[in-house]
Amino acid sequence: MAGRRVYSSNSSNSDLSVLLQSQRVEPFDPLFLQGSNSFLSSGARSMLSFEDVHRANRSFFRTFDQEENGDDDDLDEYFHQPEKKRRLTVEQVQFLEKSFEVENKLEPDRKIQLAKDLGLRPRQVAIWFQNRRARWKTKQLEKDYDALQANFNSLKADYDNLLKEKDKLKQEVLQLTDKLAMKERDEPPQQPVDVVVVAADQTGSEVVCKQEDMISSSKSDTFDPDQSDVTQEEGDNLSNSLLHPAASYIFPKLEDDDYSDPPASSCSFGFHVEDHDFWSSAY
DNA sequence: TTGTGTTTTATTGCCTCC
DNA sequence: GGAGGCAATAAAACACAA
Repeated sequence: MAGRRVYSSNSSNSDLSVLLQSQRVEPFDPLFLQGSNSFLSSGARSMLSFEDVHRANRSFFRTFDQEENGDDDDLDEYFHQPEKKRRLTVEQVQFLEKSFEVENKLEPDRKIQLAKDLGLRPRQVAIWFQNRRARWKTKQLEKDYDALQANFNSLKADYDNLLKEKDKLKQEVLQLTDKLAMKERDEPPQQPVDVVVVAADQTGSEVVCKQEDMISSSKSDTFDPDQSDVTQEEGDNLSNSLLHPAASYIFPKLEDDDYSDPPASSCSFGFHVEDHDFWSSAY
């Protein structure tokens, strides 16, 4: 425990040494005891003029003059009754508040000066600043919390709006997809769309084929597996790829039966036309 | 007047800095 | 090791409704 911690509770005034340590003796008290009027003669110059305040309230000095700097009778009282906690006067608090606004930390010199100006013990001034800093911190935390709360609310509103927009766009995609499917069913294209698909075959070399090739080959009535260069696995892969609506868009004329067998085509390949991930995520 | 909640003053213990 | 800051807390003073 540091040497400063010699203050004891108010209720144990029966011991003189304790009393002297706890309430009467401060390192700076000699300065202070030179007179509480110091703030009238020389104090108050440092930051604020406290003279008018003092004139307006003659009871200002009671804290020290009458109760802490009293005569022997007053001192005797300390041995027989517990010291009461005194609130600072309005003027004292105002003065301290002004000082706090200027600088919320208290250097030793300023503490002494303030104590002299206000007729308080330096220790009281220090305690007041300490408590005042604590209150300021609490207020600041409340402000910060409110600011964060407002920020969060704003972000959440933005997020909710984006969700709504996303749902709306999803709906639009579904409607357009349905529309397209219906249109394709009712009005099959007269001219094959010139879709070029570029893909790699099993050997890794690029294969280029046009849709009309695929359609014509897929429409062939007979399929001779012997003449086909499509393996069973490749055929399965291709069949699977044709099951997807995307495939029906690329191969609009294919009927269900048509892809029961793999088409014999010069454009034989073993890849999936569509990207399953894309479609699954799109829906 | 009294019970209760809030504010203010003060203490204690711990920590950091020099 | 002393000085000072801070968090937690006690307790007095105060405000106010019932």
